[in-house]
Amino acid sequence: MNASEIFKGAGLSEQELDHIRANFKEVAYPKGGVILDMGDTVKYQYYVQSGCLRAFFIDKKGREHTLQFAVKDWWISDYTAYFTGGTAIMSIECIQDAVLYRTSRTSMESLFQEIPRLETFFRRKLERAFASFQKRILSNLANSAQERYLAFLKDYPQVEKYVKNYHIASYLGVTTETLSRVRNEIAKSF
Amino acid sequence: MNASEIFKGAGLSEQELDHIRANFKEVAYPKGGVILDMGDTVKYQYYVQSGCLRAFFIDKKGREHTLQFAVKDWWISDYTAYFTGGTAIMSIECIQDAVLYRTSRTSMESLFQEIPRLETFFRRKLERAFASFQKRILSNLANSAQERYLAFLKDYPQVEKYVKNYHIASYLGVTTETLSRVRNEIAKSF
DNA sequence: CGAAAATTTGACATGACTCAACTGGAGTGG
DNA sequence: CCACTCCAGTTGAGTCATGTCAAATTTTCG
Repeated sequence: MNASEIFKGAGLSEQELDHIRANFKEVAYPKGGVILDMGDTVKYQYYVQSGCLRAFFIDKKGREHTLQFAVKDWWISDYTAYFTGGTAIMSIECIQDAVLYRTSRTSMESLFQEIPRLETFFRRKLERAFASFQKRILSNLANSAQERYLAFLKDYPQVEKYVKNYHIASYLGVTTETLSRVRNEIAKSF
Repeated sequence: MNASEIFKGAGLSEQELDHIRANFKEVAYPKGGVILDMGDTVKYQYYVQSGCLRAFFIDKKGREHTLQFAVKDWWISDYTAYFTGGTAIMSIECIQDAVLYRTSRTSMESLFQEIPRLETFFRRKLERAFASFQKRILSNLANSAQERYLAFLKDYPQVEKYVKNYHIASYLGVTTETLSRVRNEIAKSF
């Protein structure tokens, strides 16, 4: 595991990186593999070294809603459960074969106490993630399905390569049929 | 300003609280007052001592979308701009006369370096806020207008007291007419 | 009280959903 | 190399939830 890559910019010493490294474990999953299932206790969060995953929620009508995708250098978990200690309301699956580095909440909390710069590094990551989720809420409230789809393509070109249209539809909050029609409209307008 | 109340549970000494206190400024705004306007540079975040505020976004069709309400003991800002250093895409206004304690990004960053426990305290706050925004995205994707309204009443009874229905509508992502019909339906079902 | 603001109601329009059928690959195995 | 199947995506027809616009009603507050 290449910790100096993961924590690039955090200003950590080699010794600190070694200590951090000891708290991560490399795990590999095949395409279709399930990292986390609804109802599970959520001990870990995952850094994506390679591959593509998605976190999704299944509602009472059986519809899937994708909360997040993750590709190289992203972090993923059911953070509601991970942070608060509850059980997962989401599942996480691999869309492509994946290599992940996982770490537990308790490991991270001790590391934060020992290495304040690591806590700063993660706080900043969390701030950016928080801001991007706020933007997504506003985008969902303000924009049409077509606008949201175009914004998705623009913001996440690395993700678009790996995922099926029905995954994108469930992220945007529309059905596959609607997304298909949206794509048709866009194609016609050229 | 009562810092021991704001940072209750952070495990800070009196001396630390005094130091923190020096980085906050009490400000009062009347009902209708604008704390922050779209386009402004966002230097501050605000702790709500009393009153009620809302952060909202105006889209290109002129419709308002409420991202967040804030009542006593909540924090508010345009966090996307506050964290990333850009200009505000939102405005924040007082729904009720408000007393706020404001602090700047730069103050907080130095305080975090001086008092790691303060950074831990804010990181945990941010984690909870992050989790609740994730839940809101899922709720918007999975639930009907009526379900979202009922969930709002249940989750934020303190907010509901202060705000107009059209504020709630703009938070839920429906028109005032739709919210009115939803309320009518709910009333009929009793 | 009276004006302005907020909410409700009605009639109609529309974007997105549902369900069902169909199309077009991408494998797989004979 | 073809027939078969599976899966993703598309298309069509009808329905439904919510939006739009206009008007009526109720509430708020100076």
